[in-house]
Amino acid sequence: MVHYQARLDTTFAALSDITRRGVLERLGDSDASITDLAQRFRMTLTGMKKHVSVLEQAGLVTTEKVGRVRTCKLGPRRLEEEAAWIERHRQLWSARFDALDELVEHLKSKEKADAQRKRR
Amino acid sequence: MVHYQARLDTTFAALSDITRRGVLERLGDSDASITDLAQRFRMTLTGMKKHVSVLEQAGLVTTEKVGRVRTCKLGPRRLEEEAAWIERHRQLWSARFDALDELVEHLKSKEKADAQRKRR
DNA sequence: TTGATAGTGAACCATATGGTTCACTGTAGG
DNA sequence: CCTACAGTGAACCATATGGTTCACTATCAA
Repeated sequence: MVHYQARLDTTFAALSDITRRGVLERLGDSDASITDLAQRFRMTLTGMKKHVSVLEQAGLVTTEKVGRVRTCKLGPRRLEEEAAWIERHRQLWSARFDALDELVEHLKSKEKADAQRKRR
Repeated sequence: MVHYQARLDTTFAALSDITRRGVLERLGDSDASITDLAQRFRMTLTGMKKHVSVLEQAGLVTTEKVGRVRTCKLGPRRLEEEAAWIERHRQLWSARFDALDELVEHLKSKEKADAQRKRR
């Protein structure tokens, strides 16, 4: 819990790259080697290795090397905290929006009252 | 829809900074000027202005300058697409997990059957 | 008019990011 | 043993990021 904010930092940063999001989607389908991923995303082995490392650091992927090949699979983290943060933001947003709505309603009815007063 | 991926890029990047997440939370409470935010997060006006620009670029904040002061408020975007992406990932993750579960169950029952066969 | 206040933009700085090439290690297969 | 293959790490490069200072503009208030 202590590292909650740092964790959000690294996870959101990990998700901010289209290639890494693609890798996650690919691994949602089946496990894959670095070579598989590098080919799929038209990138050098070294480049893909870096992306995988970032995802691994964020806990979104785990890897295991047997023989020559390192197999990557979805990691232990399920983006719970990220989903929670976003959900909370949506709540706050709605609350603000509702408050604005109320204000508009209030102004409308006030306007109407003013108009009626003027009419008399 | 065309810019869906680019949008995810910029939004997740915007969310990957603790100061910017803080600003969003702060604005969920009430609107604020650049000066307010800069003080709250112990930063120069220029520095805070940059963060606000990033958030504005991502559609998470809107600003309006009247007189000297620029007022910032929560923007039109509610992280719908980000929430959807994350939710989808969680689904895929669960599907993979369930598949693994089934495999384990399968192996377990096979093992049991083998044991019984051996016992005879 | 004059001074303080709010923000802006350019320039600068250190560090991070996303990618490459190249040289290397370790393993697999004949 | 020999060759090919999978990955790794260091070095390098261009660009982006997160922050600052400084000089400037525009506005508010006395």
